[in-house]
Amino acid sequence: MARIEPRLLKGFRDYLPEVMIPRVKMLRKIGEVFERFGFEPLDTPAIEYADILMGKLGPEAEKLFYRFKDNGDRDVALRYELTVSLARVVAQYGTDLPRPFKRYQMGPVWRAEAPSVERGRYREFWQCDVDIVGTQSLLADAECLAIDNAVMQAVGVKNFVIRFNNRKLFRGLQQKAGIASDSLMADVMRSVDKLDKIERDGVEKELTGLADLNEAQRATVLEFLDLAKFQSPNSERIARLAQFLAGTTDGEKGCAELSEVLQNAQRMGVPDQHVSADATIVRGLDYYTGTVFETTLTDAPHFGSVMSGGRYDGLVGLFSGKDEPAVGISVGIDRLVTALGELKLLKSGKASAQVLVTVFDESSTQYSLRIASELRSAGISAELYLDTPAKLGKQLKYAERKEIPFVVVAGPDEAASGEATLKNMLAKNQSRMKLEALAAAIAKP
RNA sequence: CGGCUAGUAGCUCAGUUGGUUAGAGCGCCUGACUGUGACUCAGGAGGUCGCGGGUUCGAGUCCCGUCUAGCCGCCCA
Repeated sequence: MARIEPRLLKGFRDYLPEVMIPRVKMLRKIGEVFERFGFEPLDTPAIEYADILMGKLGPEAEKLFYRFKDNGDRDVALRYELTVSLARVVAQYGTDLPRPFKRYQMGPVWRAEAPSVERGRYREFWQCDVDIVGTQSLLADAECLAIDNAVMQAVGVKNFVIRFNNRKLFRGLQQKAGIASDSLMADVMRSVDKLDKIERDGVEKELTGLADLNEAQRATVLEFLDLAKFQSPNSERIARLAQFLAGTTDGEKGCAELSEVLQNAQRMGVPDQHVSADATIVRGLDYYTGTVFETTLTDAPHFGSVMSGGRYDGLVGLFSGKDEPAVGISVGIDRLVTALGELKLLKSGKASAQVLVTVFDESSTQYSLRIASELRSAGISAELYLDTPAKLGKQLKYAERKEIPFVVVAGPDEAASGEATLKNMLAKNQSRMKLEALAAAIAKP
């Protein structure tokens, strides 16, 4: 019989238990933060009609779609992100949903791009989105910053910077520099976005390479760049940008919005040191219209943004015919888990059980079953050793390998006196106690 | 798609100018230990050397092809 070689598609992974345990803990913490801000859960299908998913993502993204014909010859695709499906839901259910509509959604998305394990980039990965649909209020944008900050705190990240910008600044810059062509402006923005990676000189070189960009225009863009990176408090930097873009309607509006979002976020308790107004932030997705966010871990910047999003006031209208303002932010859970693992900020875990109840021999097995059952009733996660007969040494090795902190040993001696021996695997000690005392001894290690 | 690097035990790797039966550490299993893991000692299992072809008396080693993985570029977050 021909053996089938076990293997995975490039960019896809198995999540083994020791990866899943910290991962589900993190998902739970993130979900708790979302609910604390009043968001309700939503889920949507992984596969949808291709035209819906690809609606406004732009031609670059289209190449990265997993797209195929289903058995009924329908043109379908795996979702690329979660926001487009939200826009579809809002349009489809209309007034059945309250406004503002606040929902969170956690699930896998797929992109057929070059994977990079080192940077936590895969072809299948999870996003955790929160979005607010139906309000133009910049309180909503600020709330995204507050949620970002709260999520970072909840997962134990101390050193991070949320950089945010407003797309309107680029429209202002376009007006100020007199760049007529939108596609040329897109090229300019692409270069600006690379600033962190290729430095100012690299950007300047790229701009020089743009044939349609004249010298005066290049100088204007570079001046903008220098103001954007000017080292000063956020409010001062915004003020300088506002001065620079004065006279352009979009530029003035963008700077005013930037400033309002910043102030709102401050009042919501987001510490200044975690927020940076950074006018070089572009973000790739085509549908963003206003505020955009990116979050980088100061100690692991090579992972890129672990939480990002922005305002997309035109997306819902694509499905409903009537524009509705919306803003949201999304955690890249896989990057975050990989990064935290690298920074040793993840508590590892290999077992769900707090205690392993060993089985001793035929005559005392009943007693072990009873112990396991009583521990579970007391709310303790208790695993019963299921392979019998087995030497005690083997069972202890099993507990050690799974890093189960406690082991209960109960043979005929203990059974006779209604007791059990509780071993603390880490402290390497053990003590004998009445069955009734067991749960309490495990609960407070 | 282009460039670079690498594929030898479950993992990390060694393997001389080509030369017997391909090794080490860790891990795993068994025993010393018929009520105790992490220490010690003894033993054991596990390899078509990525795959195919070529050169040679002889290839893990040299040559060609191919596949896979990783990195860089491109692209993207």
